[in-house]
Amino acid sequence: MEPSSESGMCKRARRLRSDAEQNRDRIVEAARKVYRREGLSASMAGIARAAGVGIATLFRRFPTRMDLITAVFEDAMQRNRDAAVAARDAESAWEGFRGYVETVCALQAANRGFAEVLTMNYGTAKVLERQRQEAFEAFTELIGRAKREGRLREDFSPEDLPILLMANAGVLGAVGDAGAAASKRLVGQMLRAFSESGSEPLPPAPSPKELFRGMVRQRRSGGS
Amino acid sequence: MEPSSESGMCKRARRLRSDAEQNRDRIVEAARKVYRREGLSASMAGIARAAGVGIATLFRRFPTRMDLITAVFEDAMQRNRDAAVAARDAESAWEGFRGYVETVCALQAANRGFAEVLTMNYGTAKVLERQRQEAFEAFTELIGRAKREGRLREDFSPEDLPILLMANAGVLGAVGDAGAAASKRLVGQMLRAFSESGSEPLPPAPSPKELFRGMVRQRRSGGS
DNA sequence: AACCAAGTGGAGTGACCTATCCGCTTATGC
DNA sequence: GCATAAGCGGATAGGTCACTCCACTTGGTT
Repeated sequence: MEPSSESGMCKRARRLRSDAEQNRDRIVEAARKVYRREGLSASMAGIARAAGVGIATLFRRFPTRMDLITAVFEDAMQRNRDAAVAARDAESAWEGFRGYVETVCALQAANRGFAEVLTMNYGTAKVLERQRQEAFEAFTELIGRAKREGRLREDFSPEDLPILLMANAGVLGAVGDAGAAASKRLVGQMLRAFSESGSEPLPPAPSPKELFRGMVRQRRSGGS
Repeated sequence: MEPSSESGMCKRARRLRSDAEQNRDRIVEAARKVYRREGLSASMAGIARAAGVGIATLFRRFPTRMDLITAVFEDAMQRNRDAAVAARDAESAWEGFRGYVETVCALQAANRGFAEVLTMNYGTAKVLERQRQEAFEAFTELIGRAKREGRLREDFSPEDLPILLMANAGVLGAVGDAGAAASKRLVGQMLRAFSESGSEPLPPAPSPKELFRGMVRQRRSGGS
């Protein structure tokens, strides 16, 4: 709306004061840690505390939760996009496919926030939306190659990837410690289903004990 | 602790007054509806309101959330157990297996609360724990039969079922309207992975539009 | 009909959350 | 060095939640 507010730098309306810039970074860094552990529903107050700043500072810099999420996960989403592009250009399409799927699911396992970001709808966050779109397009091209290679089943659909990501996030969210093992197992099974030969090796199943004992206790209220 | 409080009836300490009994039933019925739609994190106050009783009445009858969950889902869990036993005794082990997996996943799709109940750890709710245990044991026997039949892959593990249930719950939780279609697709892929021949038919993938548009907006706070 | 324990609803408590207001502090340009 | 706008953080408003307390009501029994 306003025509060229000051100098050429139009990305940020005005340069931040140096201490403010530092606080911003501290907030993003703290949020990164908290989101990784607790997921996107982590409280704003908790993030501010972890960053060592007041609540107001957080809200001044990131008026909506989505602004913070965008700032935190922009680079992870970029790496995801780059991984998809690299897979698309890999020598063996199937190896690229398998590697990409395993990688992104492992990233989900390592970062609860990222697992949720990958499976949510970013209403207004155009940056994340574009990154996902680009990754998705690269992945779709990869699918074509892998099918022509004869290694990926013909009826595989691009939508099977987001479905797998949502499924994987579900497993990771439902089971705590044994999450990584269960996730690997799920991904292994899915890759088998995707592969034309169906002869993919399968990671070991987690033991019943770690699986059941790892399940999150209750959704709410720890019951006397 | 107390030796034989009064009469032989030791299941309920004392018979409820008739109006109290009626209120109890209304609460359970209301909770059934609310849990189905909103999942287990539905608020207690909302359930009381839906039942047309005061909050105190709800808490007097069901001191912890788990007590209410148990009362609501005991019969669904029993039906689940019965389905597993029936599948175990089915003529074709593979058909029993496939049918049971599809059935329980469809039940999850139809009932958000049940989807969560199937993937959680019931700390003190011994009834639910026993029902799950019995279902799990029947299912484990079924697995043996299906493997001997040569239709189920040798490396299938009983733990793959809970993993699938958690995955399915994740898909259903992440996507709203298109949940059923995405869930069916997931189950189809998994059954392919489980089957020795790998020639299971695959339900159609949901369209990208309904899949992405169906994704839940945000975890919290609807962004300005 | 009268008694009363069992039952009831709603106000109240305290915890936690997002989000804003406002008086004080400080980095920066001159 | 000084003026001042930018930035700061704590207090606070206003929401939701689980859960309790208590004065009143009512079903069942005699």
